[in-house]
Order: sequence, then structure tokens, then C-alpha cells
Amino acid sequence: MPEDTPQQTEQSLAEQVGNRRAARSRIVDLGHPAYPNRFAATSLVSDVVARWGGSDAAAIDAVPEEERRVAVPGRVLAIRKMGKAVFLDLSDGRQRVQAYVRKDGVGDGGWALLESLDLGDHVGVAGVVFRTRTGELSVKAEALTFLAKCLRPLPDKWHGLTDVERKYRQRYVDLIVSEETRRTFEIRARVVSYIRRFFDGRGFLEVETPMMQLIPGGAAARPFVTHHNALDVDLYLRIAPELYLKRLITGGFPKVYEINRNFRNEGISTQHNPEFTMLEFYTAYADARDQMALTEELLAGAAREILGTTQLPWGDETISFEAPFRRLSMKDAVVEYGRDVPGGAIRADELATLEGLKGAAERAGVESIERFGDVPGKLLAELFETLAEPNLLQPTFVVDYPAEISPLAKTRPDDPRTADRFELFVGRMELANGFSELNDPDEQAEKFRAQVAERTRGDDEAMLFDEDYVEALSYGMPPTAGEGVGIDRLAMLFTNSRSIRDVILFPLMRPKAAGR
RNA sequence: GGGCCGUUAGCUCAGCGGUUAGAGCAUCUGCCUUUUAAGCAGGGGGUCCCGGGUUCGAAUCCCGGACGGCUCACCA
Repeated sequence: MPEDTPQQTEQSLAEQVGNRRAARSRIVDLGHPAYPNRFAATSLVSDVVARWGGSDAAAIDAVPEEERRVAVPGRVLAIRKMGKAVFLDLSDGRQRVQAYVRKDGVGDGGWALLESLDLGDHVGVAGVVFRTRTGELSVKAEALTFLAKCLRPLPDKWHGLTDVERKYRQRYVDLIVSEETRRTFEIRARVVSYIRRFFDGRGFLEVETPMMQLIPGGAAARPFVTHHNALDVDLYLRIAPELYLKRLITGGFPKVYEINRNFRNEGISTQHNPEFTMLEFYTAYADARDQMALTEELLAGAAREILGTTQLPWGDETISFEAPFRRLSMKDAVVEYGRDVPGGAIRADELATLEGLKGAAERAGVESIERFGDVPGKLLAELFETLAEPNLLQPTFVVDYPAEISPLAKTRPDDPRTADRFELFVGRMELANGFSELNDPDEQAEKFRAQVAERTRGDDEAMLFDEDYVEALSYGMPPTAGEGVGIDRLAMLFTNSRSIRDVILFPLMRPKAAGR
């Protein structure tokens, strides 16, 4: 503690920490190591609950005591003292079980240890499983083992941590006291695990491609820059793995996927964290339509297996992951959700011309229209984002993206201005983006050149020319469909979380100001 | 970056110009051998985020700052 900090500042906290340090000393004086190396557990709390939770008192009593004897470790999350008997709530982070400690059950030594326990301490309880007369599953303690001290007071046992800043900055505290937070991250883990099993079971190969890239490609976003000293070269943290995964398709793996972090040096919001997790999967000899079908299967299957239903609560609403999802072209979406635009509903025929698009954008309230540089596809996409995206609650594949904003996608065979691309919207968020991959090296080179031209004009999120990628395509990439799915947003949907920070264990935070 | 809101005990919060800033939980002391947000009795604990201003008087009003939340912009 800095010497210029007045002692009173943290007197109450200091007092409580002091009490806990004193308790730790007493425990050591009793002959218990404060931080022993291991505990010979017979089971965890969850195991005890799984084994006995379904049995009533009579059924448990019918089992011989020797078969009910356990040694179970856990964190003490409640202490109810009743004179010469004490109830402890013991948690393993998933379940709780009660320990019933009587002075005559653990002896003077055990009792002395118990009296120095604080909320948050780790202990091991050896004893016999039974139910109290109120029916609570409990372990009647015969011996206590001290396992680790908690030197700081835990947050309010009933309200937990509501200060969202602290929840994020000190997730370990949030996790100790919030079952809901633990459940959120368990569901997230199960989502990822399901995805791996889904793709592994369908012959996909899980791969890992570079996070540090010389040319940050595969998406339109500003990258983070770093530097490799030995090579004396700047490197970029990847904004997407896309171009490497397609090199692997060219190399001969017909189905690949990767679940890993992307980094984008952009704003932070309830839907954006600078580092986020993306699933990308590529299927040779498939097109966008096939990817959409596979996506429906993946998401509906994940919901059913992990949550037991395809009907997911989302605030006051319900999202149905039951396949098939709705398909809607971008133009139809703009017309459908542009009906109530002041100054007149958006008409389909307007969307066919640049002038029409500009007029529609003006009526829709789009600001500084000139920033779209008279590119029809950009105007249409902007109209879509303004009018339609905020309305797409139920899973909806928006198809027929403008080719100008899809430089890595194939165009439709019947319309060179339209990409064979889709995005999946759920809960008014973009969840996935996929397309039939452009595999003509000359056309790809052409589109890279157009991107570089836009970059020169000041669009610092336009793509860079990746010559090696074009060379890879020139070796012949089979027809392929690819897709990216935002895992964090999927986790939001599966856990009814309104902020991406609620599904990222340690979201990026501004450093706390020095001093306070 | 703009707008709105927030920051008071370890935690959750009340107090919103007028005695010495409160409550519940936590902590400390005492009682209690089947309780469960245990209970009962008593005690301690505060730079009211930071800095300036207005005022006889500021947690409270004003200005600036820090951090956070929501939102808009940005993120095609």
C-alpha cells in the first residue's frame, strides 16, 4: 500500500482482510498447512449431488454408512452457525451440497478449525451422506481438512456482483458468486464442443492458420499491427482466416474448419469486442445454398442438444431455431421493411438504379450519402442495414448481396452484379456470412485491384492485394462454399445475453486510471 | 467522437441544499447441536469517484476530469 494513502481509506476492507489473515494464522497454529498441495477427494460436490440428489431420506438411510462415506472438497459459500453445530454450503462451482458439522462429530480440533473458517475458504469434508429433517442433502462431517484461505470478503451472497465493470474486470469474483455467469460460460463451451463434433462427424478437418499475417485479408476491417524483431517486419493480427483456409482447399483438403480468434481494431459495443471468436468452414464442391442448409442443421441441432429446445428466450421475445430459416433477398428485405419510410414506401424499381437508390436512401434518413461514392451496392447494403436489419429477429438468410461489396465471392451465374452470397441474421444481429467462393484467379486479381483503388481513394478498410492468394487460386481451387459464424454472438443467443461482454470471460477494458 | 445515465461502508442500495450520512448482507462480541437469504442482542466500519466553483451551509446545485453503462456515429 502506498504510504501516501491514508489508512482510513480502506479501513473496513482492511479490517476484514486483517480478520481473515488472523484466522489463517490460527489455522496454521492448529497444525493445518494454510495451502496444502492436495486433498484425497473421493468425489466432487457435483458427484455427490448426482449420486444422491434423487434419493429421499429413507432411501439414503437404507444404504449402509460405509457406502455413503465421502471426502468432498469445495468452497464455503455460506456458514450458518447454530451454537455447537454448523451448516456449511460447499460449492464446486457447479453444484452445492451442505455439510453438517457438530462439535461432537469432529472433536475439539475440528471445531477449532471450523471456528476459523471464513466465507470463501476451501475445505475438504469427510463424512457420511444423509438428509436433514428438512430434506436437505448433506454430509455429516467426521473430519475437516483446510485447503486454502480466502483473504478477501466475497460480494453480497444474495445480490452478487451487479457492478458490471467489476464483473468484467474481476471475472473470477463474478464466477465465484454467480451461478448464472458460470452457466453462461458452460453453455458457451458446449456450443463450441458441439460445433467440433458436428464438423468432425461430417468429415471436416480442423485446422489452425496464422494469427500473424503479412497481409491482413479475408474481411474489410482495420487490423492491429505488431512487429517481429528478428525478421524486422511488421505483422498484422488476422482479421479473418479466410484466405488461408481457401489455400488449404486448393491444397486438397476438401472440407476444413477453424474456430479461433480474430482481431479488429475498431469500436467496442454490445456486439463488438476487438478480439472475438469466429468459426469458419469451407466445403469443396458445394455452393452457398448447401452452406445454408448445413448451417440450419448445425444451429437447430446445437439448440436441441444443448438447450433441449429450438425455442430460445430472447428478452421478452422468443427466437425459433427450427429449420428451415427464412430466405429473403436483400432487395426484398429493403422493400418489406421500407414500407413506412416517411415520404413514401421504398419501391422495388427504385433499387435498380443509382438515382433510385439515392432517393430511397434520402427518404430512409441515411446521412452523408456521398460517402458511398455512388456505388449502388453500398447504397443498397446501407438501406438494408438501416431498414431491415433492426427487424430481423427470427433467423433469416438474407441472400443476393451486391457483387461490389463481395470481392471474395462468386457472382450468380444468371447475374454478374449479384454475389452468390448470404448473411444470416438472428436477434437483429449479423450472425453468419457465407458465399460461393470466387475461384477464378483472374477475376480475383481484378477484384483485388478494385479494392486497392478504393483504398487509394481513402477507404482504409478496403482489402489489400494478396498475390500469393491469387497464385494459389491459379493452381486451381475446386468450386467451394465458405462461411463464417460469430461464436460470441451465437453464445449470446444461446444464453439470452444482451452484451457480447457477457459471453467473453475477460472482455477488453480501458485500463483503470492510476490511483483509483 | 456525440448524447443520456451512473459512481455513497467489503457487497447491494437509500438519502438529492439544512443536526453527528443510513439500511440489509458481510465483519466483530455474546446466546443457540437439523439450519438454509437461520434467528436474537450488542459493537465497529465512510476522502459520499477526483478537482474546482456557488452558498452561512454541498453527498445533494454548477463547471471540468476519470471510469463505467446505454445509445448514436463508426464497424461496407
